[in-house]
Amino acid sequence: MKNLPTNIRIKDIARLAGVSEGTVDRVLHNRGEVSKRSKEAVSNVLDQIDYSPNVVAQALASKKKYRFVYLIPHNEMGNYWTAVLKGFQLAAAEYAAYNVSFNQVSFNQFDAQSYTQAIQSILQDLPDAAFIAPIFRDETLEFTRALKNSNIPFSFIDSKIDEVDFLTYYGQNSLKSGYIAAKFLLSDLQENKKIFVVRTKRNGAVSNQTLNRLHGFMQYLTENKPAWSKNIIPIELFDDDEAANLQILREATLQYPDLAAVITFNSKVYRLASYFQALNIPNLHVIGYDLLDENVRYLKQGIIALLIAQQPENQAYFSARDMCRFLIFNKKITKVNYMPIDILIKENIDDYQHFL
Amino acid sequence: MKNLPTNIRIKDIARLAGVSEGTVDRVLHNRGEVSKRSKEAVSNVLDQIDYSPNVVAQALASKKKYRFVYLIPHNEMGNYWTAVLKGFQLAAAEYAAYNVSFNQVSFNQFDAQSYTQAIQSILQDLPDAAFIAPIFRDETLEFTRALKNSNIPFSFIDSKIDEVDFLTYYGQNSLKSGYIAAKFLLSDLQENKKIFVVRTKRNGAVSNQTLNRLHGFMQYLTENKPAWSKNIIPIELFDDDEAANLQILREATLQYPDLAAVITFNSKVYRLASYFQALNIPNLHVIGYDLLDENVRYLKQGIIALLIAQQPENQAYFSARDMCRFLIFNKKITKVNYMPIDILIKENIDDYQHFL
DNA sequence: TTAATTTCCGTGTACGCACACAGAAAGTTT
DNA sequence: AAACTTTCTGTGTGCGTACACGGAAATTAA
Repeated sequence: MKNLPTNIRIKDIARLAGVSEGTVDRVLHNRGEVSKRSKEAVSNVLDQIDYSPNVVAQALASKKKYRFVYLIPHNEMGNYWTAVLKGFQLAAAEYAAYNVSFNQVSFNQFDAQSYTQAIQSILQDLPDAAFIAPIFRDETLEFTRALKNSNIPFSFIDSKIDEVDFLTYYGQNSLKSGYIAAKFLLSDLQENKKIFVVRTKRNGAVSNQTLNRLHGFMQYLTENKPAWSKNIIPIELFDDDEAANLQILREATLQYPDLAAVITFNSKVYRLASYFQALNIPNLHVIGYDLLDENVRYLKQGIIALLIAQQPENQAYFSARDMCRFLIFNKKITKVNYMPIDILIKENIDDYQHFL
Repeated sequence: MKNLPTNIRIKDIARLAGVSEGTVDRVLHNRGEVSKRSKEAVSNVLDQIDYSPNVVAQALASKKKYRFVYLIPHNEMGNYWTAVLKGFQLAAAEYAAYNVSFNQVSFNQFDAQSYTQAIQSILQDLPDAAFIAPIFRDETLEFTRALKNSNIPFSFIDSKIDEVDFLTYYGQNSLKSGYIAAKFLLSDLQENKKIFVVRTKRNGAVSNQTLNRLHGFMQYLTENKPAWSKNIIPIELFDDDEAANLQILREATLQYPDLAAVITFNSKVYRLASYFQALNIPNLHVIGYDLLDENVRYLKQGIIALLIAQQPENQAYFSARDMCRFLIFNKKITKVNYMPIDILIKENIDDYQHFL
C-alpha cells in the first residue's frame, strides 16, 4: 500500500517530457492540437509515473457548474421520503464547494400523471445528472430513454429497473427483507398462533417494494414452516378510513383470539400500532418497516416489536456522492448497492444513526 | 432551507466594507494589525452577510500539512483491526487532497509495554492529531495528558475513557450489545436447554469490551428470564491450545447433552465454530461478535447462527473524517457516537457493506 | 516642524489546474 | 522563394484564499 504524496504536478510532467504545461494539459484532456511527437513524449512520462490530478485545484479552476436533480415522491412531514430528502441535502452541503447544486422535483406517488408532469419539467431544463425513485415503470423507461439521448447520467434509489443503464442503485433487496421479517417473526412464536398480514390499498395500487416483501415473507414460510401457512390471516385495510379500519381489526381479533403477531410491509405500521394499542391485545408482536418518527415512538413503547430499516438518508447521500465521484473525480463506482437489512428493536434503536 | 450559492468572496466583503482584501483576511483570521475602525467596518459586513469561505480554495492556498497518527493493535491478517485499518486508509485517500497524511503506530494488545513504547514514539514526533484505541487505561491517561499539553486533539475508537477530553468517540455500547445478544439468543430457545458462555483468557487479561458485553448479557437474563440462570454454563478456554480446548468442549457437551446454544463475547467465534463443527452437535446456536472473514464463512454455512457487528471500518473512517471537519473545515461535530448494533444472520449478511 | 517609530493597510505572489490566445513552426500554394 | 495556411505550443490569466512585504498613515519623539 503505497502512500505516495501525489505531489506530481502537471508542471513536473511537462518538465520530464520536455514540453510545456499547456501541452500536457491537452494530452491529459485529449483535446487534440498536439503533434504525435509531443503526445508520445507525454504519454511515456504518464506511463511511468502515477499522476492523479489535484482535485482541489481542479475544482477551483473549473468553471463547470453541475446541476443535479432528484425526483422523489412528495415528502409530507415525517414520511419515508423526508429521510431521502435529508440525504440529498447533506450531499448538497458537502459538494457545494465543487460547484454542484441540487434541485428537487417531486410528485404524487399515487398519481402517474403527476410523475409524468415532473419528468416533463426536468426534460425542459436538462440537468447534468438525475436521481430517480422509479415508482412508475413505463414512465420511467421513457424518461431514462430521453436522458440517455442527452447523455445525462442517472441513478436509481429505492427501487430499480434493470433494463436500463443506470449509474448506481441504492436500495434494499425487498424479497430478502420480507424473508428475514418472517424469520424473526416466527422464531419466537408458538405454533398454531395466528398472524395477521395487513395490506393497505390506495387507488388500487400496491407498490412493487411492498409486494416483494410479501413474497419474501411467504417464501420463508413455505420453505421453513409450511405448517404455519394456515395461521396466516390476510387483512385488507383502507388507506383513509381510520374508523372502518379499527372496526375491521376489532372483528378480526374477536374472530381470531389466538392472534400473536401482525405484520405490514409498508412504512405505516404506526397506524397498526395505534389500532392495536386501542384494542389492547397482550403479548402481540407488531412488525413493520422503516424508521418514521411515529414508528420509532411505538417501538420504544414496546407496541411495535421490530422494525426493518434501510437507511434512506444514506441511500440518497451515497447516490449523490457516487455521482460526484463519477462525474467530477473520475472514480470507479459500484453499480448495484443493496442496503443492509437493519433489524431494529427497542434495545438497539437508540444507537441507530446514519453518521452523515 | 436557503440554498444560497455561497458565492460571496473575500473580495466582495472588502468592497462592501471599503477596505482591502488583506484587511478582511486579517479580521477573518483575527491576526491583528487592523485599526478599530477597519475592524468594525468588516465585522459589520460579516454580521449582515453569510460568508463561508471556499474550502476548496482554502485547501489549495494553505501550505499547512496535517499529520495524523492512529494507534491501534497489530492487525494480523484478517483480525478485527484489519477493518479499522481499512477505514483509516480510505479516509487517507479521501483527504490527501487537503494535505492530510496518516501514519499507523501499532502495538501488541496483550502487552502494555508495547503500548507505552508506541506512545513514546508518537510523542517523539508530535502529530497534528491522534486516534487512539485505548486498550490500556492508565497508559492512555498519561498519553492524553501529554497530547493535551501540546494542544493536540485526539479521538477514541473502539472504547473510550470518559475522564479525558477527547474530540470524538466511535464505538459500540458493549453493555447493550450483550443485552441484545441475550435477547436474540433466548428468543427461540426452549427452556431448560443449556447455554455455554465461553471465555478465553490471555495473559490473564480480559478486555473491557468483552466484560461489558458479558454484563449486558447477564443483565438481560436477570431482568427477563431469571429462571434461565441455572442453564448458563461458563466455559474457560485457552488462547493457544486448540487440542485442549476441543477436549474441554467434548467433555462439556457430554456432561450437558441438552446444550442448545454457545456464545462468546469476542471476535474469535470462528474457533468455537470449528470446534463444534468437529463435535457435530445438531441444532446448536453459536453466537458471537464481528464480521471477520472466518466468522462470516461459518455464518453462511449455518454453523454460526448470529453475529453482532459494529462497523469497524466506519468507526475509523468517521473518526478521521470528523477530525478533518474539525481541524480543516471548522464544522461542528458530535462527541460520542455509538455505532449501530448490527444483527447479522445468514440471510442478511450478503447485503451488509460499509459503503465507503 | 521635522524626524523617528509604530501602527496599519494595499498589493502581489503562490497554490495546481483549465483554458484562451498569440505567435512559432511546419506545411502548402503561388 | 515568398506568401499564405494549418498545425502546433508556450505563456499568461483566473479561480478564492493565505500570507509576505513594502510603504502609507498615524503616532510619538526630537
